[in-house]
Amino acid sequence: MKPKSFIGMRCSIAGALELIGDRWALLIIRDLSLGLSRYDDLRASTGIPAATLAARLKHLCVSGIVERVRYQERPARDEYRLTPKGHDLWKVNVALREWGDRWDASGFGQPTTEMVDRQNGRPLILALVDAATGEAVPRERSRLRAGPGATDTTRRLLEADM
Amino acid sequence: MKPKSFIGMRCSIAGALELIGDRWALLIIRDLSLGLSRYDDLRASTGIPAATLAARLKHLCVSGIVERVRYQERPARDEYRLTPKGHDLWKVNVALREWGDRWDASGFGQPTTEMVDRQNGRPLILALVDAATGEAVPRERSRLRAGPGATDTTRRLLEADM
DNA sequence: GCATATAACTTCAATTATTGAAGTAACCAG
DNA sequence: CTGGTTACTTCAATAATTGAAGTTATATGC
Repeated sequence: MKPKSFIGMRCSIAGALELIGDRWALLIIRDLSLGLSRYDDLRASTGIPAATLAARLKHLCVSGIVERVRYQERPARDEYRLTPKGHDLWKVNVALREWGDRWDASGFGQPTTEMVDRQNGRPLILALVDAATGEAVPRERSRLRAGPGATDTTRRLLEADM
Repeated sequence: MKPKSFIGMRCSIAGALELIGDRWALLIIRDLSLGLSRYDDLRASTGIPAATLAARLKHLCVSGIVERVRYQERPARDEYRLTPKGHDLWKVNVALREWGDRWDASGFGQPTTEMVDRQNGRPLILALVDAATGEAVPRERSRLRAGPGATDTTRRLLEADM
């Protein structure tokens, strides 16, 4: 039967996962943000089957994460680029990479990439900061609070761990 | 045919996605980190079909993200908890939530939750910081650099955007 | 004693999705 | 006119997901 949709769940994580699509999608997005843009390059880099790649790219276009750009006429050829919405997913990939490196998810033992400061080469990681001031806040000092669109169920769950 | 495995790709993102499993897994992890732990609660909260939930939980246990804990004998009943490895995925979910809220992925218009500082109630977001000092660094000042385990292909790609 | 309830699943057949292999379309180069 | 490039599509086989219903072991109410 048809895979269930998350839509209607009133959850931004569920919505995000729905827009992204599946496990291949974040790899496609990873490659696009690394500078790849052509169908065949994406295929070679990810190893994704041709039919699946075509389907994923279509989905990502509909979701507004990727756009198709004609880069030559005769013969007509299109490439794929991240939209601003797609670029904005970078934190998801950084978080996945950090976690994957920390727990050796690739099984290879050594990280293949690392994020560093352009100016001094020092390693960078994701952390919670005050949205206004940019000051770092340790995770223990953070709390998830019900927002304007919270359901009663969500509200009850969040109150439990105040 | 059998869905392709990412293993062997030498990429921590691919590895992480493989360990996590699929789109349901992050919702399960979201609920576990919110305090749910019982099979039926997870089912009710996510709407995931029973058979699929059982399969996902098994996979997450094998991946070391979730553990099964007996909480009563007679009748024997187990609940599910995040391991430290599982808890450590929090940044992925925070990043997904931020993105989902920013682009209204749920289609609801209003965020259901928000991360705030316990001490002053101010909103928190994920940002890049110096791993050693905790000082925030703007994204434009960051660079992805080849790590010790990088393949030649990766190295070439990264050099292109120096 | 017996029906009902609870919790955590399992089983099943039907339906979709994914896959690898092969093929297509539109051109260009020699 | 043969071969190469790029971006796919088509196909049949296989695998995964689904909703509905059933299972197991026990407790609870009457």
